Amino acid sequence: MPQLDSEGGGTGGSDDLGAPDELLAFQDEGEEQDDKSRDSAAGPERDLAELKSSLVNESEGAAGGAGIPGPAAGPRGEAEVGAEALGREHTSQRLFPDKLPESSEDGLKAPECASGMYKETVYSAFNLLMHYPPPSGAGQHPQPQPPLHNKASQPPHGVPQLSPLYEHFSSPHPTPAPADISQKQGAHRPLQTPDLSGFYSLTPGSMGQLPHTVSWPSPPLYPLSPSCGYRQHFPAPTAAPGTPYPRFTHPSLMLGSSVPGHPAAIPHPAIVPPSGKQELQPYDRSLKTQAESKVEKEAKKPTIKKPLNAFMLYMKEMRAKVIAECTLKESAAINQILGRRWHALSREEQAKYYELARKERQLHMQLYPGWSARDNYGKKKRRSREKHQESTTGGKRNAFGTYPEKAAASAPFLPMTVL
DNA sequence: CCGCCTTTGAAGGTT
DNA sequence: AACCTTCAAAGGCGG
Repeated sequence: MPQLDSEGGGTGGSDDLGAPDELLAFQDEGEEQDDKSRDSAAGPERDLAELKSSLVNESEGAAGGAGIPGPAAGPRGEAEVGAEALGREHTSQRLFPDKLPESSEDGLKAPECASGMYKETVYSAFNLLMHYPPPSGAGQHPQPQPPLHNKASQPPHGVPQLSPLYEHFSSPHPTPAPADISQKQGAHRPLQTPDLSGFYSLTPGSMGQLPHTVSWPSPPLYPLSPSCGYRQHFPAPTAAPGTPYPRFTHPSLMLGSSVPGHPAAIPHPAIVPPSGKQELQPYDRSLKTQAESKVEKEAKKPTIKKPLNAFMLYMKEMRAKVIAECTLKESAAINQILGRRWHALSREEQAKYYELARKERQLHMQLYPGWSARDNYGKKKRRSREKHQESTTGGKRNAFGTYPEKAAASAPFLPMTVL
């Protein structure tokens, strides 16, 4: 079982929150490296203009059948294609979606966009983690067990820098220490993971809807934006690398939303109203029948969102950078880039996000003990099952989490014999 | 205005 | 156990 080095935060033991799937990504390391070396070899010559161009072509030339075709789409090496044809496609797809359709790959490859962007922040994310106070039951919290990568050959990374991730957490206002919070909350469910990310988005309309029964400390008065989570408005820290970060507190611990009459109450960002719209005034509701009210009430229950997984945390942190560097706006394209970069991360780099995600889940569990992912099933309208099954014949993600059929559909340049 | 796209991971459900 | 489905974020886009 792959384990993080001791740097993993000093936690050990079994991790009931651990994600077995996390191991997947690291497993075929050899192939990954192989792919990566090929990838990087082909990368440098592509510039941002190409990427943009390819993206433009994507929208313009969707009729062409290529997912994200572009001028950069070049012929694949026969060896590479052959290897995939020999049965590596699953692994390649799972680990390297970029190895899929050339069209989509090249359209988004843009290594120059990806060049060394992520590394700095990952380290800061890790530093951030290391700054977490150790859980009271340290022995019960195992080291993160992210997938293993043999990234020994990876180039050394630069000096850790402060990252947006840090900005997410840092606060110019001192907040109660987690211990204090735990005390205020009541002893029945002490929070053991106080300083977590809280990458959840904050919806303006969600103010004051926290269904917690615990009482929260008075929240600091952070600047709020209707469109952005307050974390994004924190000034960037100025501490030099290596300098202990100021203590920050998980937003969920600064909520105060359950404190009646607290004007500045900030709910846990994972909680959003069902539609993000204002609730009806009480007198409005009184006009409705009881049955209607009941249904409505049910529907109006604030939605507790799923905790973000490692990749989501990574995306949330890196999205802005990708947008800035690539001047892209379409999330679909950005996500493809981020997916590629995610696979390009070293084991250690990914481990930091896995650890963050683990803590997120842990905190989420503590905040919403009865919550289940099932609770949100159906709340988000999904594409029709029909359509889904259409793509299923090829449309479903395979065991490796990819959509082989889509890949094939968007790879017009691949000879049928290869497909 | 709503759903799709696109990514990976987690979790719950089904076979 | 293996596989399948849904949701989490995000913002442009199309119907």
